[in-house]
Amino acid sequence: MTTTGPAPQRRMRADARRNYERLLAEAATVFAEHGVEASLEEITRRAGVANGTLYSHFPTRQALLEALLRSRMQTLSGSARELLDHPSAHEALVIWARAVVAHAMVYRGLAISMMRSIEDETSQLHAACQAVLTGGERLLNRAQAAGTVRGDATAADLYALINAVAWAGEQTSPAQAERLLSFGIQGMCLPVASG
Amino acid sequence: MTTTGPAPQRRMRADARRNYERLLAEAATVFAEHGVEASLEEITRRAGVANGTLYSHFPTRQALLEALLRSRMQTLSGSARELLDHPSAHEALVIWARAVVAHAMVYRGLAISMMRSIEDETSQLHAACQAVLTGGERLLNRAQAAGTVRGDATAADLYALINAVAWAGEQTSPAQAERLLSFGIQGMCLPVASG
DNA sequence: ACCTGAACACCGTTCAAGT
DNA sequence: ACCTGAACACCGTTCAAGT
Repeated sequence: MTTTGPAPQRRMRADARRNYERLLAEAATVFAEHGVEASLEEITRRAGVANGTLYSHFPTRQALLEALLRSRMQTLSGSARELLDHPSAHEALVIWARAVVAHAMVYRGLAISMMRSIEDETSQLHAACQAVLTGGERLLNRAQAAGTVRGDATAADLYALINAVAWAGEQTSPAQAERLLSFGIQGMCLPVASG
Repeated sequence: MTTTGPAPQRRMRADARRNYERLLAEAATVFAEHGVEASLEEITRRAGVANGTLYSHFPTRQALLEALLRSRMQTLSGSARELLDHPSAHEALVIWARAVVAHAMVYRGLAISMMRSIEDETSQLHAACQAVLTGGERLLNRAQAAGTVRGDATAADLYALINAVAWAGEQTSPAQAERLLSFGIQGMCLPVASG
């Protein structure tokens, strides 16, 4: 059992804390502009620090990304729990899936990070992604119990679907993502007994 | 109407032709190992030519990729036409979609190239991707006419679905790709009238 | 007509030296 | 305890000089 890793450290030296915050703020801007594969050097330039300073605070690109996404990903896994109380199991699943798709479209290249990090246990994003996957699993199981979703659909399917849809939307348009998501979820559903 | 671009030029000098072929062969190996974003320098190293030689034959990475994929993508659009004669419109669509997914999984990063090239008219891959999309459109329309696929599904939906599925499969497994494809296509279908 | 390889620009990453 | 910036490695791309 490992802890969740580098949170904004309590008790940093004042200059260190300032650099940490500036790097994070500029990273958000630069990732938003150029995607998660953007130049780290540009981030340090905009933050006005030497390149080594970035590495001392964030040893890898994933660590930086994790710090940027932590809060939002916690919200996603939290809202999965809350949505278990939603009157409609099916609607809850759709609402939540849409939110995760929107999350994975915040930065270009994020969907692929989400996908790699769920497979790679050494990734700094792994725990957060795992929490998202587990949140989806609960909503999926509830919809299966309610009889709307096919019993053979798995949490891995849902996670892959969500990220694939976000990836496609990133290449085309949010509207295309929404269409693919609705097709995908529809395909995971049991046929309705008509008549 | 533009022609389809740089085919292996007739009447090249013997040494030029040899370099062209070697570059193509090594590119296939290196892309297979490291994906379509692999180092071009490594390709020239393995081919035993200077870096400038690569650029003289293939001015861009896309041009190299186009030369590598041309034949296979022609086969895909050709087989779409042939499958119009398949007894089952629905089966034909599924068979073809599976083939395109397999194609887009040949090199890591190929699905994203397929997706970008359909949007970018200046891409050397654009024409080939357009032909694939059109092939899919015909199969889709036939399945719609046969009443198995929803009327509001578009060729763009199908193209995005196929590439998103290939992308997900590339990150996880071919089996995952197959599962997502079947969910996606199922979701594009009309509900069966039961009873 | 084609090839070579140096040159330039840009980047990720490490680390010895500073404060 | 943290920061700096030089150093190294690697790569994409261009182009003058060769054959």
